[in-house]
Amino acid sequence: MISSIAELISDRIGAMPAGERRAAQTLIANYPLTGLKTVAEFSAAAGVSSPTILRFVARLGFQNYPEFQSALQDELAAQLQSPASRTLDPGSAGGAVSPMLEATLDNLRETFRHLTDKQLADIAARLAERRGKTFLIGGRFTDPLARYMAAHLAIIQPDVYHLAGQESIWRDRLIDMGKRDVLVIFDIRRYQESLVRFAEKAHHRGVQIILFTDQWLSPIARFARHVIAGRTAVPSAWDSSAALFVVAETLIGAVTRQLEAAGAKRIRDLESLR
Amino acid sequence: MISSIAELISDRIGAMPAGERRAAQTLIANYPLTGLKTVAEFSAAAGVSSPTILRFVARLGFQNYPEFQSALQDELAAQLQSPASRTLDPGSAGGAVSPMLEATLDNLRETFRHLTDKQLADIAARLAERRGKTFLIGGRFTDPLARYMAAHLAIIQPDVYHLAGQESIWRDRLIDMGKRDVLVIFDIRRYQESLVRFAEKAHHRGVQIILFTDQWLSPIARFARHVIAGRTAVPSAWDSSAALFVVAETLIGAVTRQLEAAGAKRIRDLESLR
DNA sequence: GGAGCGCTGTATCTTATGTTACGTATTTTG
DNA sequence: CAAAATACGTAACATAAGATACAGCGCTCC
Repeated sequence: MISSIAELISDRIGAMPAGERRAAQTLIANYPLTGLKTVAEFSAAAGVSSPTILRFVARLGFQNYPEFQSALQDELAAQLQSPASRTLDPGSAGGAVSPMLEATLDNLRETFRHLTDKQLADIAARLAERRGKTFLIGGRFTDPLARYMAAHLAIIQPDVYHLAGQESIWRDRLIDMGKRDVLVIFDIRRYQESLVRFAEKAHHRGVQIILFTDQWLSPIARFARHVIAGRTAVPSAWDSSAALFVVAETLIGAVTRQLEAAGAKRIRDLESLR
Repeated sequence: MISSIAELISDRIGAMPAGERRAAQTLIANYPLTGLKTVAEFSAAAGVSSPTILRFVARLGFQNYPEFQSALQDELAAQLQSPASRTLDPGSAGGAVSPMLEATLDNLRETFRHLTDKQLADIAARLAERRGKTFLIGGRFTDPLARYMAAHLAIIQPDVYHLAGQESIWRDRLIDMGKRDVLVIFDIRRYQESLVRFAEKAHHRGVQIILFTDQWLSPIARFARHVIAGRTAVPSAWDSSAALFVVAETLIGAVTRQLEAAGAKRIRDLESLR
């Protein structure tokens, strides 16, 4: 059963030629607004010609463009009158998608429920405090999170380093680390031996460790000054790092806000370097 | 302060002549839909003549009817993009953390609302289909997402490559790419020139492109076979990639499920290699 | 490698939409 | 109550929108 035009589109998008598919994608991307504009505007947004838009509309089964617009408007009217229908009702979700999404949403809520504002504020303050250097490292699947965070932090402050490559390489960086420095580690099951050893050594050198881990806590928690425990369970063969990712983004935002004055200047300087 | 056109109307409706007031009431009655229709339809709905509608619109301060409609559309766009304004649940309204979390949750819901099971299934099937090679690449902040996805896919199937390092390095890899191959690109604002060029060249070689982008669609959408548009707006100086991250995880899960038989064997083999 | 088909864009045309001018009705004011 | 001013609708106009015809191009399949 096809109830909305959006469904109709995603149902037929596979059987469309390239140009019309672009039209479809542009429309879906911010549905249904693009469809309410004129053909010319629609075509410009999609980067195709106006006839292609009309052919696209015709392929969906509409006689002409105005009829298509009316249908969109009717749909919108129905939506606006019953805002409840907007939120995904779990009942109708038959597909394989929503279990994953639902689980992730739950994970996020649960993760943040166990995190207080104060904890996050403390960690953000520690990261914003420019006394020493900041190092980031992650495990097999979580290293991208470390990279992501490093990419952002490196823009708003100096001395941010992502530890990458072979173990021997970053192990040697230990020599640069001291009491004033911060080490951010991402480590979820199955916890990596090499990371635990690295954390221990860093800890002995007085480095403050901020640990992102799962709810079962990596052994590194022993040495960590701050521990963030995210929920990772999802109906999949893999664990989900989404909760940790969002915590990371939240921290990036908080640190940016704290460094606003200094950070803004730095960002301007960086821009002018391009 | 007047933020919406509806407020503007109710502010001035007292000072309007009878006919225009009828127009105003009709518009408010099922706002903003009537305003998006043609002048003729609007006037019919209100039971007045078309010039009255135009005078009404002029009295609100708009130069002409299209300008008025654009304003309504912009307003609608803002509403549709941040359902937060409507879905305010009074329970959790707490600290400084939750704005970020709430926005992210909304982004996730919105992103998946525009994604159908079928689309994801198609993409997953394409990724699971072992005819050619799979390449992944991302932009400045999104490259970690490409890495994350590559790290998982590489475990369950062969010929998965993350394109990293300097532009010249991955540009040269083009020579290995052909019709049977898939290129997964992550690109959100501000869209990277180098990635667009790369995508274009890959496209001309017949490579099928799967694009992860934001709702404004990277120019790469022109060349992409599949486009995933995620919401990125959060109350922060940065855009959020969390929605794209979750979509990536969902796809990883789906591909894994499809390759279950072959994948499981491969995973066992890998384990035994350690 | 060549022939056929299908898709896409340019240019042209037609339609209908928004706009304006003007005459009539209605209300307001002296 | 009369006269002026304002409001409203009818009808003609100009403009911009959607629709169509056609030619070029790329792609696929022999």
